[in-house]
Amino acid sequence: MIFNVPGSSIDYSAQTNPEQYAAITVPEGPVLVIAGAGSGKTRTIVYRVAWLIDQGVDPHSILLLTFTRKAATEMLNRASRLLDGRAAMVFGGTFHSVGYSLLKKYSQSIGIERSFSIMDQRDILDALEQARKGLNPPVTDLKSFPKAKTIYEILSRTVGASIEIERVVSDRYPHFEEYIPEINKISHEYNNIKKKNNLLDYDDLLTESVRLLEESDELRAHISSNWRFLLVDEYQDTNRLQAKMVRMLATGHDNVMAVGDDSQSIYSFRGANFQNIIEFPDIFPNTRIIKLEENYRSTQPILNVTNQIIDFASFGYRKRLFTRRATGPLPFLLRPASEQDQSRIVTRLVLDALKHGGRLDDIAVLFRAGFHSFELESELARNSVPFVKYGGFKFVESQHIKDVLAYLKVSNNPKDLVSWVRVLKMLPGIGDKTAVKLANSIGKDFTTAGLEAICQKSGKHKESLSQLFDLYQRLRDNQTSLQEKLDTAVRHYLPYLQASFDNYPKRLKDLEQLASMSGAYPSVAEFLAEVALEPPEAENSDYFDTSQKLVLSTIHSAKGLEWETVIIIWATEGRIPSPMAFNSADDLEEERRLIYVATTRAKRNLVIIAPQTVYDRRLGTVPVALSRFFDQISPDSFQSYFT
DNA sequence: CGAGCCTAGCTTTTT
DNA sequence: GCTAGGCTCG
Repeated sequence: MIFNVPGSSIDYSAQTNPEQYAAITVPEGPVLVIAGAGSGKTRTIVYRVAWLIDQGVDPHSILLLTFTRKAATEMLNRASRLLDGRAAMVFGGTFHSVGYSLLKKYSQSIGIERSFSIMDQRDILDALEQARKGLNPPVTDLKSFPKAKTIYEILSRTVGASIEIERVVSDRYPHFEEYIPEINKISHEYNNIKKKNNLLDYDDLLTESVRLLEESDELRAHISSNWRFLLVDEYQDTNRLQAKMVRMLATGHDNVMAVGDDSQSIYSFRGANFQNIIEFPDIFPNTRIIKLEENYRSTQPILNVTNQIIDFASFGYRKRLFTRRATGPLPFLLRPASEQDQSRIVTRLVLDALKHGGRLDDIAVLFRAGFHSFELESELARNSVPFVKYGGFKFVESQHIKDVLAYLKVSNNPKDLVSWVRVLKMLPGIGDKTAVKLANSIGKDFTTAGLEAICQKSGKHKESLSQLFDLYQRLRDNQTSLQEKLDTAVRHYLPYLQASFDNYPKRLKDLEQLASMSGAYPSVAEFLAEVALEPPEAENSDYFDTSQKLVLSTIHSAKGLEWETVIIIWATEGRIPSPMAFNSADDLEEERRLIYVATTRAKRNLVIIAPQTVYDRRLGTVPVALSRFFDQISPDSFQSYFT
């Protein structure tokens, strides 16, 4: 099936190193590429795609699985530029989006209606809250009972790691052990709600598509013969289910190239298990293992620091990154007196760089958690430094966006009672109880007559209800475009928006932006799926210009990216490692890998800042220690310990 | 049963 | 800064 096409325009061996070249040109069979940070991992995947197509492989038979859709798009764009437009025909996306498209096509064969909707975070929590409140017998002390969010974490870990609720709770939430029976009940009820309402959550996209592949030999053979070459990026961050999905998709040909770095595994909270990368050769016999250890990104002084960080790791595969970029400034380790001083230092560094002809988008400020940058954000604003922020809260998660999307959701999947409740609660005089009651009667009969009957019955809400049903009918009209529908929904929502939020002009702007983004989608269903699977970030769309802006990012969101200058703030105990990681050695190791990911983003300048004090609203200003991960490093790897 | 007002408590990371 | 939850009144 592979033909040699003479006269390829690309000189693969000249543009890659011997290890990369070996990986790119494996004809068939399983390959595991252990790619150290900055070792040209993306380059290898891009050239691999081009090489396969160059060899005559049909681009439609290549599947590129990545961690975000953005990563897939970027790689395929690069491959297109390298080769030609054929590379754009490769299917690239996340495991979740592949699961979604498989289920859209074949879900009926496992008893799932095709019109299912995807629940996003908020829907999941709403449904869990519903199950939690509906416990029978009710829990007497809801205060000490786990919150919906905690229950979600437990359930998701259960699914992702394929273990029992009992084990997750006793391992990670021992303080909730007495509630295991109730948590099991809630899990059960939650599954019922999903089933009744024709809803799938994130985990279901994986479990159900794996089930689909498992249950029918015929379908599995059909699907795996369509995608004959799989490329999986960030393999260290896959969970058990995803590994299983890869195994199934490769049935019959084993043409899988998995690329990853166990030292950069940072998603275990989501069930990721870097054992996957270690066990890959067992699951795929005759795996070729190729290690990429030459680093093309950072200077030697930076690698001296990152190598020390990972040397202290208690397990994982030893690798020693080296570079030919021998010279460069020593990384800085600074200990300002306070958070305010930290913000001032960052601002000064940025403004200095600008003065010397640097570009703002060559600099990134990284931190452990979204809220760590709040103070810095206002300092930057005071000094008129433009910035974009990645990670932290998504604007689609904000209430007004969710409200408007709920209108679309009920019109797309009338069985979605979770969204019906949300929509009904916005009406005046309708709260939790009435909304649930009304939603249930809607669930019994979705026809126009059924809806009218509900209006007639509910005396005092008659008018607002009929307005709502009117909107619902209009949103179901196949003649109107998605954008018109969104406009209609926003217009309907406007009075409520004004009444509920002081800052409604700002929120209205968000809604307008949402409407403008919707233009690109052919249908409501696809738009909703997209928003749930790949939430656009408020300032990350084409709407805003991200060039010439300082980047603020959580370390998680910085994965795979690189900058000339990287500034890590809050490198202190209690921030990184986060206090949430203190009770488990494994969690602490993951914090170390986070530091490793953060520091390896830097090409030339690395600045680590650890304030000496932190303000605590109860205790006032208290001293904090330098993060243990930096404390272990020999001081002569840094310059100017104090400011 | 809903709405409005107050307070406490709190914040990891994301498909 | 923000919202989930409690409390009270209509």
